[in-house]
Amino acid sequence: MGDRFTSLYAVRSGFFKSSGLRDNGRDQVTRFSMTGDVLGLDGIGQEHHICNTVALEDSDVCAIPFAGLQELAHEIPSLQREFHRAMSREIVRERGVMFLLGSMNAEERLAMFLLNLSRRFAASGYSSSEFHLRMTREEIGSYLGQKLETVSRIFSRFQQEGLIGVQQKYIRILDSAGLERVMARDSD
Amino acid sequence: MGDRFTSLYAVRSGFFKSSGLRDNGRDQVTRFSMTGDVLGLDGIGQEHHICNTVALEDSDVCAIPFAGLQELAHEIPSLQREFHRAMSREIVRERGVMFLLGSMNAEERLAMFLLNLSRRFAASGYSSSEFHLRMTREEIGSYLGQKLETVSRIFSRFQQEGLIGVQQKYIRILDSAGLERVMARDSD
DNA sequence: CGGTTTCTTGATTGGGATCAATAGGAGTGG
DNA sequence: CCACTCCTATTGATCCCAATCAAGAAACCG
Repeated sequence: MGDRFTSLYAVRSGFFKSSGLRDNGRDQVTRFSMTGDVLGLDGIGQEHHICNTVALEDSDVCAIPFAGLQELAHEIPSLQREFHRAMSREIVRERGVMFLLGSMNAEERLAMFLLNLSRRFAASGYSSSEFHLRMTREEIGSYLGQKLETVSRIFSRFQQEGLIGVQQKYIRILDSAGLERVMARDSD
Repeated sequence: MGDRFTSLYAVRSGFFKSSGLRDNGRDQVTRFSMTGDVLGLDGIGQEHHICNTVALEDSDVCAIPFAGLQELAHEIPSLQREFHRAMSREIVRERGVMFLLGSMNAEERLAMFLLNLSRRFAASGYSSSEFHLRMTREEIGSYLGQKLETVSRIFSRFQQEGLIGVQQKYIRILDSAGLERVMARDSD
């Protein structure tokens, strides 16, 4: 964070968390990234990065010097288009998080979080039904706008209800349809 | 929302709200836009718009056909750069809302909201210290992730504390430094 | 005007935060 | 291999902020 923006970073493998620090020292996890995600798009506007990103396991990234990308994109329209799509997708992704934080309760948030992780692991060729969480309960809570105790409690509740299996950081999705139901529960 | 993406829209004057509808009918205000803001960037990725935007007063927008913009930007590097900045700024803006929703209490949210509005009115050449809210309490609440009663209560509280003057939709900022203090209150 | 929407304010409730104590790993060094 | 420490997770008890329920009041509008 604060470093001059020069490159984008495409995740080739591994797992990352990004967090932003605010005025008075409060900071918040804004994203978990894995294979295929592009990091650093936020830096283009003010020429400086606005968040820190840390690898949570051994990882590989491909640094893409932005100036070079621009030149190349000027020659190759399909690359330009793909770059614009990536930015737009980032906007849409954050829109989803805004929705989560603005109008879902604790259970709904965690259900959405798990389903989202599951889907992304599947997209990267891993199992969608069991995986190892790379982040702590506190980091999950920070991302979801809740406290680590709440995260822990709801994991336990989901387990009691047979929706998931939890053993520390090892998670099994036992009833993804059930999680969908929790997430979409009509709370009006 | 759902319409095919063809154009961006630059706000020339007026005031807008954008809202997204979710699975089960819940919807949420995701943005208030005014002069200088660009609408529609979210549509690039999936070729369809993902939110509705409604004018809250007589307004003017300039529709910018995206295909044409791309051609022009290909010729004019500075335009291309400005376009990228606009997208990146949108990402950063949403990051700010995520932070607001994820780690601020009701008073802090409303203080931030008012200061943000004030700053943007000033940037558009209007008074930063008094303005007319175009949206209802319910819409403010939806944007800030709280209920309309809470918004109303906190307006009253701020007024009692001499931070602002409230008369329905007419707002006067009496002590912006005080609002800053409320917003940045060290709540750890 | 009467009807409707929006806003304010009070009383009560409830979900998640906070405080607190314990347990479980993981890593280190003996 | 065990003893020790540190970090992380779980679970219980209590508290508090904002949601909910409810009733008026104020503004807007045809």
